[in-house]
Amino acid sequence: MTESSARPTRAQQRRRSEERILAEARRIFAELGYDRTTIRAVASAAGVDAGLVMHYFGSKDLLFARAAEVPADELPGGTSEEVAEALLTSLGRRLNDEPTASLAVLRSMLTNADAADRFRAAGEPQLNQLTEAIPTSDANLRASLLSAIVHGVIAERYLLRLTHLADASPEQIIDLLRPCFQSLATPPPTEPAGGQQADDSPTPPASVKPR
Amino acid sequence: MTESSARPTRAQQRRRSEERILAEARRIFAELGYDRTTIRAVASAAGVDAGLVMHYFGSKDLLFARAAEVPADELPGGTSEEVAEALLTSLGRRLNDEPTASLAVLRSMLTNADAADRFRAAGEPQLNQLTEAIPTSDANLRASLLSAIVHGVIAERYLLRLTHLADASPEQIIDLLRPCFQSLATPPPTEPAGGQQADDSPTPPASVKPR
DNA sequence: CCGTTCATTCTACGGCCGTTGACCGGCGCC
DNA sequence: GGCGCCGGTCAACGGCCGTAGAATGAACGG
Repeated sequence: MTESSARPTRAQQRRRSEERILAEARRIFAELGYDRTTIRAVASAAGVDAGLVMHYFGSKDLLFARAAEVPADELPGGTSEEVAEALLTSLGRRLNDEPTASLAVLRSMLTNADAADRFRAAGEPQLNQLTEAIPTSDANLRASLLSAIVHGVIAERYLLRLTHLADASPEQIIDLLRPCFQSLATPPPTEPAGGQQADDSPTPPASVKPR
Repeated sequence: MTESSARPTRAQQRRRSEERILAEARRIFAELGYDRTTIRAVASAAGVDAGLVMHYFGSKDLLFARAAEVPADELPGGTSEEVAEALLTSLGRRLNDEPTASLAVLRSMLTNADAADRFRAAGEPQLNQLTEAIPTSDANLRASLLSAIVHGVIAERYLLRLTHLADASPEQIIDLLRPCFQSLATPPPTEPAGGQQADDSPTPPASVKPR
């Protein structure tokens, strides 16, 4: 017990190496994406040999799977307004502490099928809870749009680092998005509910007259 | 009879081959992204040898540059409401006819620096015009959020093919996003924030030169 | 009709990558 | 204290990729 710092046991040593490899893998996958990340690079960043990475994780795909494990954070249920606010809060959290594992998934999802599946799976519970909370018949489209907004913002802030998005404070972003989220999560304010289908009114809202 | 169909001139032949290569390159780049697209695959899809692709385009990077050339479609100026509506219309167009070249850029932007630059450059004029039309001091953050929403929706619809987004009609998506766009493009409705546009007449001539 | 150009193909090189299997040396159990 | 397990390294293989350059044969200009 007290010797832990003096002489690490073999199991400890192994766990440490695995953790170091995983941490570097997450970092590099998030930075370069799946394809451009090489096992050799991960190994060298972790200070070990590439063979060891193979030995511990089996393959590059499995390494990615382990590195990209991300706990799907669930949304509490409630009214559509509450769920929209919860989604905003969740976004705020992700804008504050930048979870590397989910960035690795995001960075890789466009070029790696496994990452794409992982991305879908990670977003699914949120999507379902959003859908359930939204009282219109097009609830899943609305929920999908909310999800798309969240991911678009995160991607452009952290992966593409568009300056105005990267510089802004999370609070500022959230405050600006709140009306968006409310308008998507709740049916038009004039009318509380009802089987409003996708509107079939033939009149296009061609000219929006600003009062 | 006419020699046009019987025997194509050498220049014609070359132009045809180049076009075929470019078309296949766009398609495959859009489908697989930069890294996973190989010159050999493009060549074989176009029915030519890989060396020919090199000969005509110089390198994989240059081929990508040519395949990813996308005309930046400009937004007309106007009030913030009008510009928001124009952005919606532009989104609708992109949701309708799925321009392969810009999908190639989108698919590759997270793993290829050149594609990322190209993406930034393609979005910049829109971003500027949005920013100019929005009368608040956080205009460029608002404009960036609008841009992020557009790209998030396109990416999840065409690249990740999330079912609810892929199945929805462009009109449906646009109608749901309209309130979002308006709330981002215009300052909070309760307070005009230092007098919005002292002159009630919008910039009289639809000036072709914004500056 | 001949020499040249040029579209196109073929072959090959060098490099990087994922993955493998042999090998080594110290920890840990009996 | 000896021996086996195991963390860890090393060298190598096969494959794919971008790219270069020579070779070929048909179109073209004079």
